[in-house]
Amino acid sequence: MVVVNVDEGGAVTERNTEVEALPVGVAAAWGLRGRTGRGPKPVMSLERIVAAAVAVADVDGLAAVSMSRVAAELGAATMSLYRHVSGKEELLAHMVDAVFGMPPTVREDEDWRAGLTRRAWTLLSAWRTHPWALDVPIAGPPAMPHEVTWTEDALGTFRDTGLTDRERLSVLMLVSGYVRNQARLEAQVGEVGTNQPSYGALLRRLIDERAYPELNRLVSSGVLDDPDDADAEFSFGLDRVLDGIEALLRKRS
Amino acid sequence: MVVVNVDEGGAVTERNTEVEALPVGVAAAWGLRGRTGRGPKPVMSLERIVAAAVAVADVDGLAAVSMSRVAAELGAATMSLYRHVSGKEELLAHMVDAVFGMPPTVREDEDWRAGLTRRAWTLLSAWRTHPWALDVPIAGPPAMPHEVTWTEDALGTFRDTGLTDRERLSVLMLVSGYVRNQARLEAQVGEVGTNQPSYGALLRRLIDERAYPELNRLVSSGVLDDPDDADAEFSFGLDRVLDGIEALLRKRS
DNA sequence: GCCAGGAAGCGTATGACATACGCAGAAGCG
DNA sequence: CGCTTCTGCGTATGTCATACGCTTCCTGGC
Repeated sequence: MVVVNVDEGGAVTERNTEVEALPVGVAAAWGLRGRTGRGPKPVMSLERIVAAAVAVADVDGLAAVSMSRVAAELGAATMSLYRHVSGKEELLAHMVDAVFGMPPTVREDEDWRAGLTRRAWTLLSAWRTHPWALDVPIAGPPAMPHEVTWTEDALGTFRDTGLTDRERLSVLMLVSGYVRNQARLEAQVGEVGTNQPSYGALLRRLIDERAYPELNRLVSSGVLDDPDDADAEFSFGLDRVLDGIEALLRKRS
Repeated sequence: MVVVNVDEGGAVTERNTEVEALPVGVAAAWGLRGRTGRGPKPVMSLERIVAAAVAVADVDGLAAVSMSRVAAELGAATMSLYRHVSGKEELLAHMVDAVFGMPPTVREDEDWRAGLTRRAWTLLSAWRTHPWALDVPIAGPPAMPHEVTWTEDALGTFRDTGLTDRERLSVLMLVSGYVRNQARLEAQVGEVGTNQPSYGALLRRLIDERAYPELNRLVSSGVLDDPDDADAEFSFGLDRVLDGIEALLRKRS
């Protein structure tokens, strides 16, 4: 969490100001901070910096995203980035919001379940494409523009369901959290060792039948060995979540 | 993901070996790597290092956990840590497993729903006590001893439910993922700016009524202003998840 | 039109960090 | 007892984020 201001040197820095306190990157993302018009025309821009950083992360992972690496990708000097972004933390916040982009268009012919399902799949696709986003440290509540727009649109799918405002938001958080968690599990399993064909093979080396009878059975059944159909897994869990929401809606009508 | 081995100098290093490939920290955690008995009696130990690191993280957050900081807390030299841990990534893996510890004891008088509920609350408590654990980068599939034991015990709660092995695991991942996500949301909201009394106040500054009617209504209702009863929030979502699972069980019986 | 002020790019420098390498001494084994 | 193994740690290196300040470009205001 930083306070956003521009100092005497012109670089974007962090300072304690009564009126400007926002989570890192939020002011810039909402256009509350821009250039005055004076000075040389920038060759650089926040958008270009973010795009370069996302490209690095997509190829080499989050750990490869250093200010100097991003600058090198842009053919610029490291310190020039600081004219457009206050620091690495802000850059990361922009990167995450960038990869999720705008939500899918709202369709009036869909009921809440179909709407949420479609959104969940779109979200999952973004996580899968950019798994490094899972490792970006917590910076604050959802406040970046795309994030907020996803929430706004999704709240709309519950317009006529009888849920309270708080419940609608809670239900949304449940679904999007489920998507994130599935993406995380996929990323974890994707990190299985080079000499382990599967998660099952890994566990087989660690557990014994006496101490871990349930897992032993699971592992012996081969369930963890076959390359899971990640889509089916996702669907299964999503249906559980949506069934639970449906049970609530039934109570409300 | 590292390969675990001990090099000529005696420090724990990473090397490409056919037979020892395990996710970082797993071999050590399962006692597959220990000392031979030769050499001076160690003053240091993996357990002490991990405990010191957890203490630092609990007070100052994950970013404060540097090898030199942990060593300082132990009154030792930074490089001495490397005799017991291959690197920072391994240290982080041990830290996370340490804070979750052993799962609550299994109770035979509980049905699956009660059992899962109790476990969920215990898990949430650990996340709340150690929110830094949320920011530890993905290292591999769940393979650390405590983690595996939590899974084993929880699988037992579904023993006589008619679910397939794969379904049982999926359902477990759903619940534990829900807990993690709630902890994450709490941590995010806890990062609200110093000049924002609430998440609602933050959003109020960013959105306008025309573009964000749903959120505007939510914010105007004051729902996001009052200090949420986090426990009630958690309960609400957990019940949705468990209701969804219950719907599945009904189909299976 | 002029000029002061603001802004962009970036060179230089600093401190923090993770960890490689190797020395000295402690301890076990044959 | 000699040799091997292991522990603690000093020294060193490269990477990283970012503070500070210089030069040049450009605009807004008079």
